[in-house]
Parts: sequence; C-alpha cells; structure tokens
Amino acid sequence: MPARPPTMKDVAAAAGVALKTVSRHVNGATNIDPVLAQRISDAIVSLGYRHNLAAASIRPGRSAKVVGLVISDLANPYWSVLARAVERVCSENGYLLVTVSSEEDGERHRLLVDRLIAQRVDGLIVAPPRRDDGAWAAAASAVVPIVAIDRPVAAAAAEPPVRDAAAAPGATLAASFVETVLADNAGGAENATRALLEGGARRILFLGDSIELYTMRERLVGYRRALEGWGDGVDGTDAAFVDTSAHTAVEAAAIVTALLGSDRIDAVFAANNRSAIGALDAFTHAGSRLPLVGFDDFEAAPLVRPAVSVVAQDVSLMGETAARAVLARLTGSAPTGSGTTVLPTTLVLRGSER
Amino acid sequence: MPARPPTMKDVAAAAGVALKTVSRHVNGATNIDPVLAQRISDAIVSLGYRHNLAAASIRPGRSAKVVGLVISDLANPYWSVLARAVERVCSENGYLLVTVSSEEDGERHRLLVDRLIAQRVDGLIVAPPRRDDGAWAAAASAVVPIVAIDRPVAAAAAEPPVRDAAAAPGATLAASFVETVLADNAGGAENATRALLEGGARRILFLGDSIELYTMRERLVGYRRALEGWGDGVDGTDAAFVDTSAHTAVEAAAIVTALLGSDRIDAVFAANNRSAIGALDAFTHAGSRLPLVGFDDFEAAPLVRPAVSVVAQDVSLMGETAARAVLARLTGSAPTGSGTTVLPTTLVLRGSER
DNA sequence: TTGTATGCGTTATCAA
DNA sequence: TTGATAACGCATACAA
Repeated sequence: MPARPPTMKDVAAAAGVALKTVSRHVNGATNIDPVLAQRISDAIVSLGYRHNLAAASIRPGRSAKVVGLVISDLANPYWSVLARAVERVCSENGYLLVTVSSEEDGERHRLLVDRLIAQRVDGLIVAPPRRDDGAWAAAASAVVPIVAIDRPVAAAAAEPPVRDAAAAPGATLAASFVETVLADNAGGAENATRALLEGGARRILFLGDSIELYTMRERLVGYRRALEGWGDGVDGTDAAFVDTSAHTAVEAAAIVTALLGSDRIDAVFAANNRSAIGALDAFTHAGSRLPLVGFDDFEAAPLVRPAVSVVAQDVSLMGETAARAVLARLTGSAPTGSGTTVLPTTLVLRGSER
Repeated sequence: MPARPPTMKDVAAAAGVALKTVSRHVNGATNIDPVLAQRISDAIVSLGYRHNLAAASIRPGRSAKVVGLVISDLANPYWSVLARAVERVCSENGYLLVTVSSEEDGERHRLLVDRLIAQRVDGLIVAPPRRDDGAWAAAASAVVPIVAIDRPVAAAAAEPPVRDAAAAPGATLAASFVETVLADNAGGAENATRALLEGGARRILFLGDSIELYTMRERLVGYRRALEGWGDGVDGTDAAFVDTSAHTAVEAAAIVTALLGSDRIDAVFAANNRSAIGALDAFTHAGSRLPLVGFDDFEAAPLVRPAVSVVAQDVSLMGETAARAVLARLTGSAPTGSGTTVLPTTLVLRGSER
C-alpha cells in the first residue's frame, strides 16, 4: 500500500485540471469537457484513487448516507430477518446499514446509540431495551430521526427536547417524539388462546419469558382477554396458570415436564419461540402431549408431528415499514408526525392446537 | 432541532476556552484543569454537543473504527450467526460493523465492496461471490486489509498490487494477498458419508446445490473420497448418484420423492440445510424414510424423529477468527502473512444416519 | 496546562 | 465549462 492514499488533489495534478473539476467528475456532473473527463478517468485508474465519502460527509448539508439499527441480538432469527429487510430498503435507497446488538442491556444500549450518533448516522431504528425510561430517546431524537420497532419507547419523565406542536392531551404511553412500528401482540395472543379454547381446552398454561418485556405483557393481556371473553367454565383467570420464568428452551421444558404429570393444565400457549421448543421437547421426552400454540413462527414448526400451530408476525414487513419511515423523514417527504403503526399477526393452524 | 448542530468551536466559546482544550476533553485527556473541564462539560450538556467521529476520522492516522462485512444473505441463520460473532469481536475492540448482503451476485458484490471502501472502512471481511475471478480482491486489498470467509478468493489473473515477497512457487488456488478462514468441508462430508456406509448404505445420494459454490465442490470431493476409500461393493462412484440441482427445500423434496419409489438409492447425504429439510419433508409425505445425514446443523434437526444427524461447523468461531484476523492487521500486531485457517467440523450423530 | 495556526479531503461560492 | 479560494469539524505541531 502507498504510504498516503491518493487524493483528489493528486488526481487533479495528474490530469492537469483543477480540483473542482475532479470533484464534479466524481460526483457525476455531466457538464465536463469529454477530453478532460477522459484524462481524469485515466488518472483515477492509474493512481488507484478512491472517493472518500467520510470526508465528503462533513460538509454541511451532506451526509454519509448511513442508517443505524439497534436490536437485541443479531444471531436471533427474528432480528436477523428484520435486519435483512431494513438492509434491503436502505440499500435500494443508497444507504448503508450498521447494525448493533444491545443484548437487552440498558447501559450498553445507551452506549451504542451514542456511538452511532457520534458516527453521524442519518437515522436510527431502535428496539428499546426492556428496562427503559426513554431518556436516551428524548436526547437522541434531538439529533437524528428515530423509529422504534417491536416495542414502544417509554414516555420519559423528561420532555421532548423540541416541542414542535402542543403535546397531545390524552397522550398514549409511547414517547411522542419517535415513530413506532409494533406487531399486534395482544390480538395474536388472544386468537391463539381462543383456538385452544375452541379445541376444548379449559386450563391453559401461559408459558413465557420475563414480564419486563413489553411483548410479553401484551401477549399476556391477549391471553387474559380470550379467557375472560370465553367465560363459561374456564380456569385460567388466576395467576396459577401463568409462568413467565421460561428464559430458555431448557427452562421451558422443565416447567412443562413438571406440569405434565398432574392434570393441572390441559393445553399450552407458548408465548415465544423458545417456550414452544421447550414444550415440544418436554412432550417428546414424556411420550405424551397437550394441545399447543406458539407465538412467532420457527423453522421446525411445520416439520414435527403434529406440526406446531403458531401466531406468525410479518417480521420483514416490520423492518420494511420502519426503514421506509426513517428514510421518509430523511428526504423530508414525510410529515414529522409521530404515529404508531400496528402490524397484524396471522394465526397459522397446523394441527398442534388440538 | 437547531439549524446547525453545535460544534467544538461553539463549546469552546460557551466554556470560554480554546478549541484545543475542548478537543482534549472530548478525547479523554487527563491533563486538564478541573475547573475548565467542568465548564466544558456543562457547555457540552447545555448545548447538546455531540462529538463528530466522521469529521475526526479524516485526519491522517485517524480512522472511524468501522469494519465492513460482506455476506450473501443476512436473513440466513448461517450468515447471521457469523455476523453476530464478528460484531461481538469488533464491539469488544471499539469497532462498529456494517454488514451488507451480496445475494451471491458478482456485480452487486463489486458495488458493495466499492461502497464500503468509499466509506473508508478500516477492514473488510468478505464471502467471495460464487462466480469470482478475484479481481475485486486484488484491487481492494491495495486499500484495505481483506479476510475471506467460507470460501477462498479465486487467484486472479491480475497480479497482487504489491508484491511484498516473492510469490510462493507451488502456490495454492487461493489469492495470495488475502487471509482466508474456511471450514473443512471435504473432511466433514467424508465423515458424513462414511457414517452412512458404516450403517450399511451402499447407494448414497449426494443431494446438494449448484456446483458453482466452492463449498459444494469441496463437499462432493469428501463424499467421493469416502466412497473410494470404502471400495467394497459401493455403487456411488459414478455421477448417477449426484444431484446438485436442489436450490431450495422444495426442489430437494421433489428429487427425493422421485427416487424414494425406486430402490436406486438407500441413503441420502444432504449437502446443505435446505436439502436436508427437503429430504425430511419427502420422507414425511412418503411415510417411509432412508438413512440421512445433513451438512450444517439446523434448529429442527434435534426436534424431529428420528433426530437428524449432521456435520456441524462452528460458524461463530469462523466469524471470530476472521474478525480477529482483520483487527490484528489493523493494529499492526500481525504479520501481513496471507495464510489460510481451516476450521474443523463435527459429526453430530443423532440417529437418522441408520 | 493552554492556545494559535495549519491541514485533513471534500464541496460550495463566485468569478473568469 | 473551468478554476482559485474558502469553508466543513476536528486534531496536531509548536509556541506560550
């Protein structure tokens, strides 16, 4: 490698033209003398010159065209599919995407958001951490447009840094200065639970992860709504049928195994992937099974017997929607409204619900 | 948002100090008068100043501390797990990671590499596209250190831009100016095939994707090696037992279904995920199965009956190894050697191999 | 310990 | 159409 990479100045000197002309050429201006254009092209090739977007981006009004995405864990298929959808939309519009995993850690989350802002990303798509006062979002949204995905940003005690309009009087729980894209967690859970009830189940276990998670709370709401709506002889309205301590598939399996012997439950609503897989595992080892519906589709669901019914969300659509929302704000083509988009879920019945 | 975001100059003015002192403070210098430091801190908070790493990175000797990763498709679990491992190592060393999906398209791949270089990434981790003359790598490696993953960069007709040492006389097929991290595809396939042979199979179908893929070619080599090594009454050494047209699980299923009726084959080596899932699907629909071993582990593998045996590669390790290799080059702590690391695979026997 | 002046690679202004 | 010159935000000699 050369000690110092060639710059526009070098190209200009080699081509015998002024700096500005090279700049024009590199930026695709058409009004250049073909002879000079050719000389510049030749110089670029022979010197191995590369346009420096980082340097260009420091000019006012210019940006590096980079979007930041903060999720919990890129290795999780849910997030990687979402990230891919965001990447696709960004790429189509000439933007790069830098993705970081917060591991649901509030402090790490804050650090990552700060780092992305320091790097001068043009926009930010963020899954808020599980314990969140929304303070980071209040601060960050002063600098860069933010779209929250999967969960809303908590309404912070802190005021939004800029009040471009009077705050809505009967405001929602979500922070008012970010746009939000969610799935209909409650509705999906309600449908799943109702499917189990229709199959004859009356003592349905809600098996899920920590209630600290917004999505878990919402799914629990949906589960309860279905039970209460059913009325008639249902036993699940008390807390005895709710277990939100299944953080891993192994833990979920242990919980189900312990309950399978008794006849305290007669069906399982697995409120996330890992719980469903754990329940499946418990069934296999016990040699007996209960009706089961999961939340979020997974690769193995259609492959086991009976195939597992799930509430499926359109993760790609969530990513696309969020990406389009940030880009719309960047190009200024969207009003700075801070609405919430709720995406529908689909109940996919494959047999395991009975 | 303010029309113009505050700069160091604004902070310096507000705090009543010189620009340089603010710079020191922001960069964590310790030798600053506590009183001034406090004034600066206050000014930063009240103005909402954010350090601009993009601007800082254009100074000679400074960089934005960003690494680029080019893979085929982030939505594929194989790549997302790898990306996560790369991200982790980068993050531990203060680097951001920008990941892009080439979709195995050579032209798109070239464009993405150029874009990342224009953005002035410090290093590049790249899965070469399936049809590759290695020209992109020859050009790019002049500007930025490159590590190839999953497949080697083809040795280009073009010479490496810098010949720091005499080219190795009995050179390998891989380009000599990039470091390479591969899995032992041939060895893994050989072990898988041998496991089927040991189970009594003698007419083993090699079911896989296009032979344009380096990994497929290697796995085919391993399959053949096992058959030839076995000798004794094996029928698979001709092309009749090799099908490399299974680009999707559905196609794989169709191929297996067509063969299940006849007794032309008595076992299946599925050379990738999708082929294994397709075979599984064919078995389920036919109500009969053959011994099966797959390449690459997948979520459903342990959940179906019988559980699917696979050749597992340590994808995270590949990502980690590649990331450490680039970072080592960046910090200059590694010799500019262009070696190849081959990671071992593990044969996970779960029952389906008989 | 702090400040001044200069340059990094690029683009914008404005005159030629 | 082209070019000289001044920014952009920041960091580093070097001087104080």
